[in-house]
Amino acid sequence: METLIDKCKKLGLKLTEQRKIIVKVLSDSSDHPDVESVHKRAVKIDKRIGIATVYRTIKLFEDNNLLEKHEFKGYSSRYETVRENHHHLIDIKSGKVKEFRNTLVDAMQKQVAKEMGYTLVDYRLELYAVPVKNRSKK
Amino acid sequence: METLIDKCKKLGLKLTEQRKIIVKVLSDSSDHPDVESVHKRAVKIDKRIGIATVYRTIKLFEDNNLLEKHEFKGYSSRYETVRENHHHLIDIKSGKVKEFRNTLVDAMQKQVAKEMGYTLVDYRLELYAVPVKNRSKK
DNA sequence: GTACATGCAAAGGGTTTGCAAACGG
DNA sequence: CCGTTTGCAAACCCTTTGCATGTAC
Repeated sequence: METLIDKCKKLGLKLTEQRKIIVKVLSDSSDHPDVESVHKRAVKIDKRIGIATVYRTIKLFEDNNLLEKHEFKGYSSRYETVRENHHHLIDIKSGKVKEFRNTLVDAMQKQVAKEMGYTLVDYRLELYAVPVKNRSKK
Repeated sequence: METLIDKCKKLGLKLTEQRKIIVKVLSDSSDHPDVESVHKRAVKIDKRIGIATVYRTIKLFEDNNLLEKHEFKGYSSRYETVRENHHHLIDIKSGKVKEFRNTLVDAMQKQVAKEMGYTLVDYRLELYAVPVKNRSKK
């Protein structure tokens, strides 16, 4: 499996100390962090990293399809490394994000667009939900 | 059918000149305008309307479930009067928004959330697409 | 009359940018 | 080396807010 670093090298991106650290933070994060979180985590490794650099690096990665941006309702932009297609369920109690796949819906949306005279380029499917109360627990 | 004005009255909202104008603009708009557009259209009717009032009125309506906010990728927030459930296809060439319904998908998402141990509160389904090239035209 | 709504301008959040200095290939 | 990247602070955009004034009920 190709790592983020590998992808950067393949693209010929200059690997500065800061970028290496940001790559590490992103690779180690599975919680769809926002820029501020990435910055905080990066600063723990090396405190000389400015937030502007984080913004610039994240945008660079996004433009090169290494990162995907999500703008969930009520949150600032959050990021994850590009992987297979999936959608998100946002736990509106905790802000945690769960992933799921639904290829049937994927196919349906392509069809819907087609029927409307469009070619689907991208689509967003996000569920906002609360945990079911667990009746078995006392 | 109940108009926006009717709903305002029912809620006991004070009907100022500005609000009446904003209601008129919203009722006359089917293009999911953003705040700036609403303001521009309102100012054409009465130039004394400040954008802060538009922001405040729109938020008031949103909080009272008269308006629905959409944050489409790449646009500032856009609004429409609350109606039956439907989803949006955004023409990324023109910025135009088309609506569609898909009750099957609605049901499926509720089920998906349930299987993940959640109760669905809300969901977002947005298609980003481009018009199909029309081969019949020369 | 009184509580609420308004316009203005200032402040706010999140993000971007200009610049001189630092650095990677 | 030389063009790119960085940190900093200022600028930016969209939105919210404090305040004195105006207005609906």
